[in-house]
Amino acid sequence: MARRAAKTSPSPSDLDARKATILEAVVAEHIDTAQPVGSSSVAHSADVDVSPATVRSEMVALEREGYLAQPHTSAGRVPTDKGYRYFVDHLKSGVLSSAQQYQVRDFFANVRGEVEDVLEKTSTLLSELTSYTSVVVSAGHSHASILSVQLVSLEARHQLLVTVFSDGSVVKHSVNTTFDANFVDVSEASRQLNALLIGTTLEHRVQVPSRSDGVATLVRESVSVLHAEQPTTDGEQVFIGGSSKVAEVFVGVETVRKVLSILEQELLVVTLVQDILNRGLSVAIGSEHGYEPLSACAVIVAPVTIDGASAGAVGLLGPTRMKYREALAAAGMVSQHLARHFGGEDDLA
Amino acid sequence: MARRAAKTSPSPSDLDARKATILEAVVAEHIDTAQPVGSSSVAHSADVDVSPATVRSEMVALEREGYLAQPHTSAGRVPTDKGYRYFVDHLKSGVLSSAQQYQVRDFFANVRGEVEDVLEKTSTLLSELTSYTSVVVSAGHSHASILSVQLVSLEARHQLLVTVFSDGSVVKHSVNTTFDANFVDVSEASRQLNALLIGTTLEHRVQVPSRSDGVATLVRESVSVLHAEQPTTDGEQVFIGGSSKVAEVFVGVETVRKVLSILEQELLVVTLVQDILNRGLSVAIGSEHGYEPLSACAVIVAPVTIDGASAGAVGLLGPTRMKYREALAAAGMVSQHLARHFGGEDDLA
DNA sequence: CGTTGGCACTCGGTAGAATTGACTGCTAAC
DNA sequence: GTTAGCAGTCAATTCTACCGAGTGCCAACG
Repeated sequence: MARRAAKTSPSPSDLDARKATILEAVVAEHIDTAQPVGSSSVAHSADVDVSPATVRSEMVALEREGYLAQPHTSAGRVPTDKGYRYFVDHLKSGVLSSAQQYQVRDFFANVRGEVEDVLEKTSTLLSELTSYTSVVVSAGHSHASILSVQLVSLEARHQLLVTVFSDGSVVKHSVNTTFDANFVDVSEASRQLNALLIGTTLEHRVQVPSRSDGVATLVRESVSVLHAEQPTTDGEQVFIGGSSKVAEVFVGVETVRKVLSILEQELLVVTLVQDILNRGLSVAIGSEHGYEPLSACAVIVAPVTIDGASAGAVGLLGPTRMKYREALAAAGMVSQHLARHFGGEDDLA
Repeated sequence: MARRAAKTSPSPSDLDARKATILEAVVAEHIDTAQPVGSSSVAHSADVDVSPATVRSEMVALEREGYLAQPHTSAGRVPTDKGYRYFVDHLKSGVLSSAQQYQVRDFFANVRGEVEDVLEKTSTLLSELTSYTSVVVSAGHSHASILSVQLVSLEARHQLLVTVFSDGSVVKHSVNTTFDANFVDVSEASRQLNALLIGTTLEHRVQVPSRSDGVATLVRESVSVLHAEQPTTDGEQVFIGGSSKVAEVFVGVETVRKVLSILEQELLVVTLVQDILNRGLSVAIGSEHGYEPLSACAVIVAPVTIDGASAGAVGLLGPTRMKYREALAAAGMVSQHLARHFGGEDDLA
């Protein structure tokens, strides 16, 4: 009995060779044509050498097991999310065309400017490579240490706190006071803040002066405003490239609108990408990522790792019938080049 | 003869009262229904009390003069860009619903955070108010003076130049050297840069040391990298809100794609907005702004003026058949609140 | 017993014809 | 100059018939 069970369904999510081949043929063709695929075109495809009738009977099995679906009785089959999942799990990794490889290498050889500019442009590159919408997320600076803080006076009661982190990011915060601060106090507060904060990260709590004079108040206010940043965002930045591809790639205004409106919410996008990474996935298909408005989408992510630490991620967002092999290859190559660009080679730029 | 000419066409772009009423009725109804409007519905509309037949003969005149067009022989009339132009030029300015007014006031009473955050949120607000895509452009800092510059060492050959401007903006620039810079040199360079640049604007040219030692080189490099910013952009920032509205408001994937791909190019958007402002317009309809991909769009802009100086602009982008009165009112109200928010009341926040 | 060819059936998509109805332009009368 | 009436136009809609891709089932075959 155990054997029989093992035979009919060898393992919950493993298929016998012929079913696998057929499933892969269906998925591949549907990705190509966007049409439901019928038994005969599968039977005539390269790796399959059985008759359409046999393919049909396998297809009803695949449908029963949830890999395929039929839009209507007399139509071909369409992959379900589960079908796509099987497909990408058994995908042998591909490689970009040499023209595309050249484009990436050329880009990273010539790109210059501040980190943000580079990431922005990278996002555009990735989108142009794949013709899907791309997302580049840079890691927050919660683990970066503070290199410098400076308090600059804009108006008597309005100071600007400028903080430089070891990862090269710079953030500013407004510090408002209820009293007029004079120039000397601001400089002194700036000096004390430096002494207090340099070398710490945002996670360190520091001892602030409890006196009630102007300088101490400025210092207290500054530290609190700086440390208040934590909860909302970690300082991640998101760069979205090729949002117009959404209109090319999805059919139906409503889908386009839904996807665009998700992309507008940057916090959501960051969360989505990190969610997928945390689950150890590189692709989330349809309902897998749990965002209903994105149920028509697949999301590909590739972490960017510098010196063993996570420095961010790049992602691609396309229809579930996206060209996984090419897209995975593009995301992978770009993430590696990004890592190299901001890793050792940085001083070559 | 002169009199006769004056009678048939009183003035190149002025219409007699009845034609004007009819044109306005056509535009208003078409904005409402998105359908070609026929003579009878115009004749039955409030301000018109002539028969459909009369309306028809006026309509052929309006069509001959370029205010209306006919999609096909047996259809109603649709306004041309020129027709819309007449409509907005003769629009008595409207006012927002009290619910919307409340929403704006409430927003500005409660919003807090850095300038960028406020502008970003303002952009979302404006888009939600109107259900069109909104654009908020903040002026560049070419006229702002430098309050502070600081050189921070990231690596031996990689310094970060952080500049604070009197308008509260902070920019960073990488400064790379071909030699290892030590801490003392960097501090000294920082000190000299402060002495050199504080109080100047980016338009000032300053005298840099010509010596070839480390400090002088750092100073020269820093100044050059800072002044190099000018040509590309002026430091303007663009915040685009509600890009998903594009999919709601335009029909046809191709139009949606074109508009989105324009919105992706921020530089283009800034130029567009400034172009319109420079021409003294507040609305650019269809072909008026000269961007072919936006020929289906109308763009509304309202300058934000603080203490008599231009501090940026807010804009709305919708279809040519947009609700001009409401949109103009919204843009106007938001721009005024923005000016007030960052003007005198700033220290109340 | 798995595989295959054959066959009847289903059902979405398309093409054409007929119909509808919302317009117009024109004209003749007011 | 304005209006009612009328004939004409043309997109949109509906209906019908039909086609064909594709299925499920079954009987025959190795």
